Amino acid sequence: MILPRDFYTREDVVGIARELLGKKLCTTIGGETAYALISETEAYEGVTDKASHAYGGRRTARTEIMYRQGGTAYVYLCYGIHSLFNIVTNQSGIPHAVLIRGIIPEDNNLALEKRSGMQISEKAGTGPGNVSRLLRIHYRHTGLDLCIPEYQREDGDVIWLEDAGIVIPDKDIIVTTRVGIDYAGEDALLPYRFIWKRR
DNA sequence: CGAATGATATACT
DNA sequence: GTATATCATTCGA
Repeated sequence: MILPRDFYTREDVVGIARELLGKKLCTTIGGETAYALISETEAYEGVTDKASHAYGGRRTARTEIMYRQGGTAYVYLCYGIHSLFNIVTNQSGIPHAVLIRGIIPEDNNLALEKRSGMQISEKAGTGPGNVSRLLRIHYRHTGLDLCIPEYQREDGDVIWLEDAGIVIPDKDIIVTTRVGIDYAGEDALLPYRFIWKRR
């Protein structure tokens, strides 16, 4: 039930961001496995998107990851404190990505939630910084391949996504503008943010 | 509301 | 090589 490569390599980042809602995000970090359902995403449309790190085709040591093929993890540090987890999409050479902004922890993961120092509540997975904190994702995990959930690193850490078989009707999804990107000018107005509104 | 916080990009010497 | 402005944020008043 692991999401196949061709789920990520399609051209429509915004569509992928929409479909990512309700999928299961799993990590095994430091020998401990955690997972949660994705409840909020944002699409970043690479070269044509001022909010993207790769706007205008910029290539640096950090953004190089975004030019890889879809299904690659792009994790980077923001505001000196938070690791933000993104999923690279499209073919290699096209720097599209989807930012995971929110997750819903499942009941059998409450222990892990507790261990990561979070309050146990529905809101525990809200906010991109908290997503990484809950699942113990660190910016050193950038570049991991999400389609090959086998050991790719010496420390044995892995990240992958599974299809949980959840279908979310359009009426349960809120589409809105992205946040925290005022500097992106008119691109800040694009409806690239998807929120799974639970009951 | 405002401070904390550090890697990164960019512009210098 | 070093300096400094910047940031896809969070938490606690």
